[in-house]
Amino acid sequence: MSELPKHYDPKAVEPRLYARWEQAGYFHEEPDPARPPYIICMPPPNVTARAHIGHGSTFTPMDILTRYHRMLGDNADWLPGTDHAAIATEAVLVRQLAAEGKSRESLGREKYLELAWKWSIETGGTIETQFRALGFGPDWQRSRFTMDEGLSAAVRKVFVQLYREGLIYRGKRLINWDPKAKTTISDAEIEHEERDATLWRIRYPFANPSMPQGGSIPHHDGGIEVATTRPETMLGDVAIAVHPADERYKNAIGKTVLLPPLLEREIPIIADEAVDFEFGTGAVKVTPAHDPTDYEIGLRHKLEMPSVLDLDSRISGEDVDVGKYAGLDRFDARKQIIEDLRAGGLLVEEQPYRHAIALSSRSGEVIEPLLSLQWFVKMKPLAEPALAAYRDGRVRFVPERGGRTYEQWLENIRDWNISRQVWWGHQLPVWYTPSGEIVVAETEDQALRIAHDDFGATELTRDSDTLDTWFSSGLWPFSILGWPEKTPELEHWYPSQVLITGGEIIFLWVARMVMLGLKFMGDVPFRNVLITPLVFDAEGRKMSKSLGNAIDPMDLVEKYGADAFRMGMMRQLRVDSQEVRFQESRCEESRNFNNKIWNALRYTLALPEGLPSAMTLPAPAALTVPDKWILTGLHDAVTEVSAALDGYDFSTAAETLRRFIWDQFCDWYLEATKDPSQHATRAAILSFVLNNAMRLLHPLEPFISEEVWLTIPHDGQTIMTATWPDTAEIPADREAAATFDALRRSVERLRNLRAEIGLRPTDVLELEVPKNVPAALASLAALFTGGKVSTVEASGGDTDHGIASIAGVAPRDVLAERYKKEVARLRFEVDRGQSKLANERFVANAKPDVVAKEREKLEHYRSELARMEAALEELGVGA
RNA sequence: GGGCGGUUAGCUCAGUGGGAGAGCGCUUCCUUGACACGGAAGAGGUCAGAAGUUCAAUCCUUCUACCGCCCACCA
Repeated sequence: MSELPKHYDPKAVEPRLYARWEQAGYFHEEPDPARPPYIICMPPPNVTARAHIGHGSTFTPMDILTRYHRMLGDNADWLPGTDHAAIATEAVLVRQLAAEGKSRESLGREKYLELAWKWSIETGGTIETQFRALGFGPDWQRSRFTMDEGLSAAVRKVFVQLYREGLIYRGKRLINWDPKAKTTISDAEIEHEERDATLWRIRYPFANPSMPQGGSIPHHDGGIEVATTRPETMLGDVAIAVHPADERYKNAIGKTVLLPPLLEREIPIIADEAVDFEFGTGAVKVTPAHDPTDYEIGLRHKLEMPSVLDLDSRISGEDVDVGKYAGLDRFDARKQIIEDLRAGGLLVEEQPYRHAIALSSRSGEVIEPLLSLQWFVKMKPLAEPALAAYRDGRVRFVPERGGRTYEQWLENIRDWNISRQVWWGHQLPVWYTPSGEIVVAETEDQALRIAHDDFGATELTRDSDTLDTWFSSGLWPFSILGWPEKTPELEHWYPSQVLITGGEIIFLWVARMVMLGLKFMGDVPFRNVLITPLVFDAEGRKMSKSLGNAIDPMDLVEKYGADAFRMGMMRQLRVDSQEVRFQESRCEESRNFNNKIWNALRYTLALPEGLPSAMTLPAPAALTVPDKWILTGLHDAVTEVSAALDGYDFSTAAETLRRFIWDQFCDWYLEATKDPSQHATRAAILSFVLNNAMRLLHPLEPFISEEVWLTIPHDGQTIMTATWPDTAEIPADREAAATFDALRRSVERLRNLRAEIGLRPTDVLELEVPKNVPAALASLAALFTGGKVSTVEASGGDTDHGIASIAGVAPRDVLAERYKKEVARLRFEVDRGQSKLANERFVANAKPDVVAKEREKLEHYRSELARMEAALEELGVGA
């Protein structure tokens, strides 16, 4: 018999096949204008990252689509790479250095960058190794790194051009300071989280207590009260604002108050529409340098904007006198100020308060809004074309709601702060002359020339800041194709067909790629954006290390194999969903599925007649009813799987394959081939169907499909470059298929009956088969039910139930019980149908085919009922 | 505060304007010429609640409840 083991062993297959594929260069493509281009740009994982469950949900679809399109004959390539992940990498490095008692400053920039490069290269291999184990087959020869020379050149070129066009500028703006990562971050990198806090109500005494007249001011008691959650910033207050329409404060506008707790500064009361007079006291303290709303108010009223917090989050007296608080940490200062306010009788009230605070998505630290001189990209001019591209359908989101998120963000876009204070990254191509003029150039030589020509300067200092990581990843779709060089790759493959990513980076990445692609390539970087669901655990919780519920995909590969992990994941990945509650049992089930396939192969290989040497179908006249049935099923499976993949509906593709291979092919067809009536054609049909099924399966389960395909008759060296199954080459015979389906229903009924009447396995069921049923079908019915066949006169046309009926063996009372139940059910159905058809409004209004179907059903139930009643009669029992 | 999803079998989820489905789990039986990572049979659901539209609603509309996601400058 077969030498194949009883159980499929992915460990023995997967690494061997992957190595072969890679060595043979099957993942690599050259641009070929003769074939339709199809590329997918891999979202570059952080160079230091490890594979996580999210890669399973977003990267598997990329691999599937690339493999699918390659088989369709497209010039398909999946372009990989890694991202230098500036802040994340720097955080790790700085921590490591600190553990050794060092710092990046003590090392110096040059040595530090050497270290960063070394570390990136060392750890960078991990995720690529893991991707291989997952069966991902990108074109490794084309792998790029966001810090490599070509991509760095692209970054510099883009920066310089945007600067020259006035789209990049330097300015003092309110920015988001991450005190832990010690860098600014963009608005898109902020997360809001509800937290418990305290709301303090503080009285600001009037500078001249006799001034307010009219007594309409609430809580006045010699001053105006404001509510705040951040008393430490009050040292930087420059005004009190009220709503212009707020009657209570009408008389106070224009007056001044003394700024607590020092009471040495006089600040005005102003009117601004940003104030919500429903909240708190309706009066708000204005600290332009440390709050986004206040900053806007400050701009509108041309207020001073003194900073009172430095980059270490300590109170700073650089801009304004902060008295004894100078140098205190922000939270110590808060405590001290509250204490002093209380002592001075200026603290009116203190209450618990829950509100959303801004956190850094990089470090989790509370964001400190600060006024700082930074570099920005002017977004409006870039956003307009990106919006237009979405609105006229040049870029399409799947599911569509992702597009509304994109649109909403672009409509309300604000300038993008791109300078970072980390060292690991693309250093700004910006230099300053000794007298402070700005020189922007792609290289230092150019900068020097410009400095000399324009400013007569010979010495330059380079800006020490680096660019936001997302600046370089924003260029990814064209920089990896060689831009700014005019490469054949760029020419042929840009733009890509689809971008696949999670919804959390629509702003950070997707929108920016569209903007920059339109700007520098004149076309969108991708036609479709597929937003994949977030993966949660089975209880719906986010997977996280701290919760201990994170599933490592590599563990699942170890347990079930990469194919089973992919299949298990894809079965759950519904295209319209926004989350997946990941169930490991799906992987186990897929492992079982693979074993099923494996054993179908073992069965096929063990056929005594052997397999044909080439994959060919028998002559149409030779095909049996089961042959035609399984070929029809295969025909439909090809249609359905193709449609599902075209629509990014991976779960339907997976489900269709499972049903076809397991429920149809293994459970029915393969069983049928054990009957002598099927022997003549079975070897050819089994090989043919397996061959096609493996090709359909290959994008989802690359390994087992290849292993099986190579073992049976096939054309070519690898399934990877085999052609996608073609329905034109798979004959469908609906009539034969219907006959077999009728046989199946009959068999199921008989089996059910057998179980119900409690037949033992040794008991042989006697089947009565109408004479007009082909002998082959009669013997199949016997095979499937373990029965013995005798023929009777044809009962008249109802093939559905005329194929076989039970005889003799059942105890009379058991059979009667069973028949009675069935009669009752059928009567219910007949009544239901009759009353429905008796309803004139139904017959008049319902669609004709619905009515016709209803009539058919009624007819069917009536004849069934008659049969059952006759059967009961025969037993001598009345219904 | 705004926007968007979800609520169907014990669990995770498909699905359709006209006879409620899958996988897992559960029960019973079965080592029948591939597979016990298997085969056969079966139990289990007022399709969240209410109202409406319709000849007909699990499906369409409105409202309610609960869960979740995204956005947002009520200090």
